[in-house]
Formats: sequence, C-alpha cells, structure tokens
Amino acid sequence: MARLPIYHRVLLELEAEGRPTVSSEQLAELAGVNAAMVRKDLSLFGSYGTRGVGYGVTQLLVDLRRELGLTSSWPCVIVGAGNLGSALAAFGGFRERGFEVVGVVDVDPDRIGRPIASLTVAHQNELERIVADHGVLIGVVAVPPAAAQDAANRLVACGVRSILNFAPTVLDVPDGVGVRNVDLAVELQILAFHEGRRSGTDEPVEESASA
Amino acid sequence: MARLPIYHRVLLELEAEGRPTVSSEQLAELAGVNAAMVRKDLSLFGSYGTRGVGYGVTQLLVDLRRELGLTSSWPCVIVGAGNLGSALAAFGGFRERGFEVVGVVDVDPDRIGRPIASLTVAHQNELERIVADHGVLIGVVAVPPAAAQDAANRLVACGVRSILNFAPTVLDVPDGVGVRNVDLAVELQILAFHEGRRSGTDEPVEESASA
DNA sequence: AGCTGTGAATGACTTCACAGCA
DNA sequence: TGCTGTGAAGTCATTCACAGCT
Repeated sequence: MARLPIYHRVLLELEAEGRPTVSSEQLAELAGVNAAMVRKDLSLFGSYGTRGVGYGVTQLLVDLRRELGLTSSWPCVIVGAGNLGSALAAFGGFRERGFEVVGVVDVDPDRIGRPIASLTVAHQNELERIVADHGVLIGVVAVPPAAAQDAANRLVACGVRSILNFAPTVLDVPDGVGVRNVDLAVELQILAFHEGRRSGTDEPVEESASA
Repeated sequence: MARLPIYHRVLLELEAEGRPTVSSEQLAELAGVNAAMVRKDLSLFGSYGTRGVGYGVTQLLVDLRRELGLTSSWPCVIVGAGNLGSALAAFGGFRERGFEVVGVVDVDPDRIGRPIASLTVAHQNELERIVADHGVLIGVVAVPPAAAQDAANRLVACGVRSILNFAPTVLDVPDGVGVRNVDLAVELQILAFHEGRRSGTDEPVEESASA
C-alpha cells in the first residue's frame, strides 16, 4: 500500500508531540484519507488497535516500521550531482525516515570532488565500489534523460534492485527490479489538467503523487 | 487521466525523431502501459486514429495539448529557494512541457537577491505582486514542513488554485483548490517496501508515482 | 459510549476480445 | 491484413454499515 508511508510520517509527528494514542478517524484526517481505509490498511498486517480507544502511537509506529522494512537504515546512492541530485543529497530529512545517502556520483569533472553535506561527489566509475561497500539496494537516477537508461543499467549491473527515477523517461529494466518515476513536469501537467476542468465547477481536488 | 502527460512526453520525442505515425502498441511500449489502455485513453477525447495505420504523431500531440490545457504556457511561482526550490527553478525542461517559472520567493535574507537561471529570488512579500502580474494559477511549495501550510495559505489567498507540494505535510486547503504531493522519502519507502516483499520472489515491479 | 475489525456493496480502473474500417 | 474503437468481463480499491470488544 502506498499510504503506509504517510501514516508513518504522521505518526512520527504524533509521537514527537507525545500523543499516546490515536483513533482511525484522527489518523485519517491527518493523512488526508478515509477512516475506514485507515482501519483496513492497518488490519492488513494484524490488528493492533484497541476498541473504544484507538491505536497506540508508539506500537503502531513499530509495526509500521517493520512492515515497511524500516527496521534499519537503507543505504542509497544518487547518480547525478546536478541541481536535483545535489538537492536530494543535501536533504537531511531522509535519515529519520529510514534512508541514508551513502554516495553521489557524476561524470562531470567540474562536479567530482565537490562536497555535498557530509559527502563528496565521486566519479561514476566508483559506483560499483560504493554499492558493494555499503550494500546499496536503492539507487536514485537524477541525470539528464539521455543518460538515464545508462545510469539504470549500471545500477542494475552492480546489483541495485530498486530505482527512483527523476529523469523524464521510461526506464527499461529486467524483471524483478523495481522502478518508481517522479517527473516534475508530469505533476504540473496533471494539476493543469484539473485546473482546466475546474473552470466553472468547484469540487474539492486533493490527491497525491502516490504520496 | 494521469497517463496523458506520459503520452505527451513520448510523443514529443517521436515528433523530434520525425516519426509521422505511431500505433497504440508502440505508444504503449514506450509509455510502459497496455495497448488497449492507450486506445481507451485516447478515445476519451474523440478518436483520432486511422485503422490499419495508427495515430498521426503531430495531430495527436495537438489534441493532447488541447486536452491537457497546454495550448499556452502556464506561469508558475516557486515558494522556497532552498536546494530543492533552486533545483526546480533552474530546471530548463519545463518550458517545452508547457510551464514557465515566473518567480521564486523566500524569506531568508541570504537567499533573496540570488540569481537562479534568468530569475532573481524575491522576498516572500512580493508573492502577491508576482502572482497578480503574471496571472499565476500554479504554485510550488518547496519550504520546510513547518512553513508549508503558511506558504499554501498565502498562495491560496492571492488566487492560486493548484499547488504542487514538496513538503512532507498534508496541506489543508479550501475546496476547489487542487493539491498534489511529492514526498521523496515516501517514494523511497514504497521502493523499500517492495524490496522487502521481493526477497525470494521475482515478479516485475514497474510503477509510477502517479506518473 | 466509543471505536475497531470486516463482510458486503459499490465504484473505478484494466484487460480481453472482437467487430469494423482502411 | 493491420490496427482502431468499444462493449463486456474481470480485477482491484474504496466506501458503507454494522457487529462486537473494552
């Protein structure tokens, strides 16, 4: 389910506020979904709520982490140290969500050696070593579209099984390799599409890019 | 439909290659979807294919643009000139996809006045003026989570009807305002989730963040 | 009384399969 | 013969509604 990460995020906030318990309705409100859906989602991996009370925030967080495979941190590598790749590498919020960027590579000599957060941009030739050294299973493709398939091929070749692709291209990968695409222009176009439809009506329109 | 933008993107490439015509099967392959779905999607806004031949690339592109409301460029404003906001503002690929970033605002004095691409980061107080001057209908929220709701409120207050939110928060907006969320950690968590499931099996797993 | 867990109903989307036109 | 357009079937996700625990 693509909603579990949202619950996880919301619960992190609730835990930080010291909230001991939460009802499906409250959680639904905060996550922007329906209460019945929350209950159904959570009951998928065993039920941990108490009738008449709700769910224990900390307990639920533990279970969600287990379910999402966030019991330990996932090492990730970013291919491409342009504006977007740099922004991702510098983003500090990944750690508490279960991920750690262990390397950033690029082919541009001007970028190699540049520091980003606590890392240094490495040459793309080091990709294999970085992946092997850290046991990386998730790669992020943040290169121009023309280089994206190559980047994906290299990631797959050295054993990466999941790819987050920011390039506006459909990647061709072997069966068993997971790909998620984030195309910023597509997101804008979907908004524009609804904007166009919305001239004259006013229904509520809140959605999520899988998120 | 969330797939139209993908078709649009693929067709842009095909047109650049000088391809005069394309079959639903080819288009499906390139867009990473099923051929029947392509036909159904395209027949939604009237049928423009020729049986035995396929669709005219240029004609289809025109129709898609009309359908997506991309007949002219949409002016957008970016709130937040941090790493991500800057990366977005500097990204050159929006124009051909139908969007133009007409302003970037921030509250941090260190950032205000800094040049990004052909723009200069403005003070957040200028948001209203920028929106009014350019008739902005789409706003991008690229600020820390604690500031996201405020940013959204300001955008809505000056008439913006669609928001692309990169902050890991569920925004509360009035009915009739469209919101799309892109949470990078959520994308990674969904990949990790599949990764966890995939230990032992190997089904193909290619999906899209709404895109 | 309040809230969870879940079968049943609904609705949306996808795929199949094929009739029909070029 | 090749490929589109589309009804019908199938699948998956969401919502409803309520029984049952605390």
